[in-house]
Amino acid sequence: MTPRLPSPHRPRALAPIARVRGLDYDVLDELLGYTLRRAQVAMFVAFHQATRGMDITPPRFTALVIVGANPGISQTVLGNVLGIARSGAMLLTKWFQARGLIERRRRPRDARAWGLHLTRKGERLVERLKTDVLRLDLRRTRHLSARERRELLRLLEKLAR
Amino acid sequence: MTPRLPSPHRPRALAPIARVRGLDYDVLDELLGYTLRRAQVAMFVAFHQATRGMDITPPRFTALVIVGANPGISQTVLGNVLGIARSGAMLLTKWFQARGLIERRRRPRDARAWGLHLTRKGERLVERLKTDVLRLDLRRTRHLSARERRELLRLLEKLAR
DNA sequence: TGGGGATTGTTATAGACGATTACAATTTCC
DNA sequence: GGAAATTGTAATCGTCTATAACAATCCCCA
Repeated sequence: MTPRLPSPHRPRALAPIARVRGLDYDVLDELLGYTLRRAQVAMFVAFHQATRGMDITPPRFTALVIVGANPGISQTVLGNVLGIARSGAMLLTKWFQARGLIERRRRPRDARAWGLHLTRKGERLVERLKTDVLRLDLRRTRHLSARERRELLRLLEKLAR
Repeated sequence: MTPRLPSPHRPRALAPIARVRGLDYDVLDELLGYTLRRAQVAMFVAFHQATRGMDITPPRFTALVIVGANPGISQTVLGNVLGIARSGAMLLTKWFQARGLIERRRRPRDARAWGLHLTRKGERLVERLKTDVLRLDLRRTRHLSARERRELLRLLEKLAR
């Protein structure tokens, strides 16, 4: 294997989108879209640090938590929670199954749908992930007071409705 | 051209991610990530309605606004504002140029970088987009009071920093 | 002042992700 | 009982972004 030459360019760091000083952002500061995007990227960076090396993305984390809290859930409902099509939920489920984190069981009431369940290994992982992600989430928002944090969640929820 | 058969399945509607009733969301309600995502999807839906048929995505909108407010900006800086790599900013710029919305001018000070400028057509488009997007943005957040909206922007900005 | 290192734009390539379409098995509802 | 809807699955496509490599140009300092 030939050793790869070091890149002459610094790789783009996985970092929040910085505000460029001296730049005119015009109407973007009045709109929620751009700020929302920046906040999301910032949270993603924190998330990535919390799950480093575990190959867990936000949708994967969400899926594990949802299946853990709702054993027997179907792929279609999982897709709804994630906001993706059934085919995507299927791929996601297959990914977990291949890693022994989720198992599919036939349901007596409806032979079309699978019932999704965490394996023992999946349970252990999701427990660890929950504490890690919560810790980083809080750390990322440490500049917000408890009341501000609650208020932010409330307003976002109102917006998403 | 053979007419396409109607799909037996309803296409997934471009709609906000609904909360599934009776489902346990566990720790997701305490974390900012999932709610942030849902809010962003909701805003994207509004954005899509505002720009229907114009083939404008959020990053494209941001790019047009930024170039309009900062004539002569380079592709690299534009990429930083959008949080994408230089190669992506280049593709984006090329897309606009092909449609006669942005033009690149050589800069006397630095012959490496282009200076980006809106064309007359680009200026007209961005003016129209700004009013349309602002209107939909306000309409999407009509359940928030003016103070709540300001507070949300402030908190998001604090988070993204 | 000359040259090495950094920056900018560009191209090519690859990977991640999700949508769409189509199909089979099954269930639901007149 | 049979049409219509639902569920999972597979194949395919398009979009977006990163990475890597290269040429042209600029910067800086030895």
